[in-house]
Amino acid sequence: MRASQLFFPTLREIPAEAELASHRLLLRGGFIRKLSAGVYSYLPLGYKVIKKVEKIIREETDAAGGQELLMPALQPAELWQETNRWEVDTLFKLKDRADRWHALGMTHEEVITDIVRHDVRSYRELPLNLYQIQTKFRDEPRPRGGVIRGREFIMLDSYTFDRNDEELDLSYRKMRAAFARSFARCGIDFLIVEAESGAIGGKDNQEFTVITPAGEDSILHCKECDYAANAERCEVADRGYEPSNEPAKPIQAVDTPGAKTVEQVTGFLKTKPENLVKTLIYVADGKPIAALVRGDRELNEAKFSRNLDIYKLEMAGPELILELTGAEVGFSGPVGLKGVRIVADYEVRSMANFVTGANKTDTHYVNVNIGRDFNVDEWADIKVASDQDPCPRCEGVLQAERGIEVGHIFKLGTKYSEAMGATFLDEDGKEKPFIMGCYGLGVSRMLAAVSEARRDDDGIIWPVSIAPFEVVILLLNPLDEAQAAAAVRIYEELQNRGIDVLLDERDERSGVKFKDADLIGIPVQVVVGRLASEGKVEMRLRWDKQNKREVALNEATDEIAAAVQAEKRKLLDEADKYTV
RNA sequence: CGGGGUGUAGCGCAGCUUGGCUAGCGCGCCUGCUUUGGGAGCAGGAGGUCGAGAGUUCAAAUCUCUCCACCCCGACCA
Repeated sequence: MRASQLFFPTLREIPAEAELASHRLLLRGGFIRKLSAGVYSYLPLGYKVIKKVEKIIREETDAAGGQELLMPALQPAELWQETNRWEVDTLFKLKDRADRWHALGMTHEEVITDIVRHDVRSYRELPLNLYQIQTKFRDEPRPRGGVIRGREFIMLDSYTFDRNDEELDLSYRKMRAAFARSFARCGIDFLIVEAESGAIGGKDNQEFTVITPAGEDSILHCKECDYAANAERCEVADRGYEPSNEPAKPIQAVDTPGAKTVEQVTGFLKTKPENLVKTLIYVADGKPIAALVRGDRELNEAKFSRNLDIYKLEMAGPELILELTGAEVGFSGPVGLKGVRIVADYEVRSMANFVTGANKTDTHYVNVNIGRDFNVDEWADIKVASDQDPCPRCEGVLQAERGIEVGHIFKLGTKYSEAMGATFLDEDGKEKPFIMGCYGLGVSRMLAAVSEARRDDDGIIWPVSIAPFEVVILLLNPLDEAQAAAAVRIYEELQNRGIDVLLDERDERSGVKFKDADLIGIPVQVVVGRLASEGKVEMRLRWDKQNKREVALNEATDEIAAAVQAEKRKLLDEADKYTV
């Protein structure tokens, strides 16, 4: 491709709407343009990257036994009603001319299960892995970061159907390896973390997360044993939380007028949130329950429910809190609390002389102590994990990091097959529901994740595998005949070798060409300038621009091709670390 | 949905507090000449419903009200 013919509107100035570096660079480099909040066009450069990512994930998913198909984005409401997901609030809904409701597909468990329940009857047809790469629609409450979280985005979604849990486990491990290999080939470091399954449901699930401060997910990672989990899921060991040996001071009620939040109370009492115990009143399966966590911690409702076998958990309303505690919201505490089961986070055990609500409006207790002032019915892991918490798998300590979720894989089990009556006839002659798995990879989000992870002050640094071009030739002075001839010669030779090359022969000053090449992040740069008259060109790599090499024109094509191959090889070697 | 912020030329911004003459600046864009190793110089030029609507006023980008869009934080997140 010749740059003079290529539509790549680069911007000199930073668009005001973009906060994240990746978002700014994608806009400035002419990769994407916004249509409305969370809805983006992929311009030629951006779409080239997407197509290269798609090629990689197709190859890897095919290698894992996947077969590509394409399902409709427009789906009848009845299908979603079968699995009780019609009410999911991020589902885009619309009516047709006959007043019938439809959804725009946010994910395709329903459609794929519908196909399979009609057309797969026997265990002999299993295992089955069907996938597609398609545009998804989700009415996100808050789109953000450009293509990081859009309302319309491109995703690979794969679905596996197996006879039993062992077979599902194999399908799952194959897809996990396929995803890991895909991300490695796209040149990014990632962590595989334990996660919550959300509305997709199912049992085991893991996320692929690119660690970067700009990420929207909070991740806890143990450096000792490689345990990694999303904060929404992460467990905390009951270790190091010994009862305090600090002498107990006399409990005392103090007036805290109007102080309801932790900040207000601790500010008023001139103490710190670490010195307060929050008492959160819930209704668990119809019974009141109090959850105690340290003032600067958050309750993790998912863990709370799971670890206490709660099926339905709801926060208590103001009336119920008044009835149970005798006080307004904000003044609940464990001391003297009757008829409410008290569950405390492990961490609370090591606290002494702390602050709690006094179950009396505008009053708190100070110097509260466990055992003397109240008793805990049960200790449990119920807080949102945070930095420096004890690792649940080893003796290590968890570290907090931020990450962008680029893939999420689930063992669904029979959640959808049972709800939709999707069964097969097994070897033993019995009708059984399919054991399903599903695997999602955010294709358009990869633009953001890779450019966030691989960049410098000048622009993006694409890996050669998904760069919009593998090589850019900077023809500095197109009017100089020796330069022009040399550039065109290398351009044509590289094209003949199947290398994706951009020839920048625009009538622009050299500075413009250098800036643009850096901004759009082509990995191999070939500078054709004054040295052309001596039969030489200059070669350098985007991430190591100072390190230029002069190459004889006759050898240039070989050298450049070798550099491209070497970079590709590195990425494949990285991918080969992952196996089933 | 709660909190904060922003809407003025393709992009980045000033002007608004204290209403007033033809709405400015930089970049980009068009034409010509010169220039060509890190976002060129000179000269000329095009480009605006000041987010929308209503109101106050002799007069509104500027004051008031309503609405809309977008961004950030939170909630949420398949």
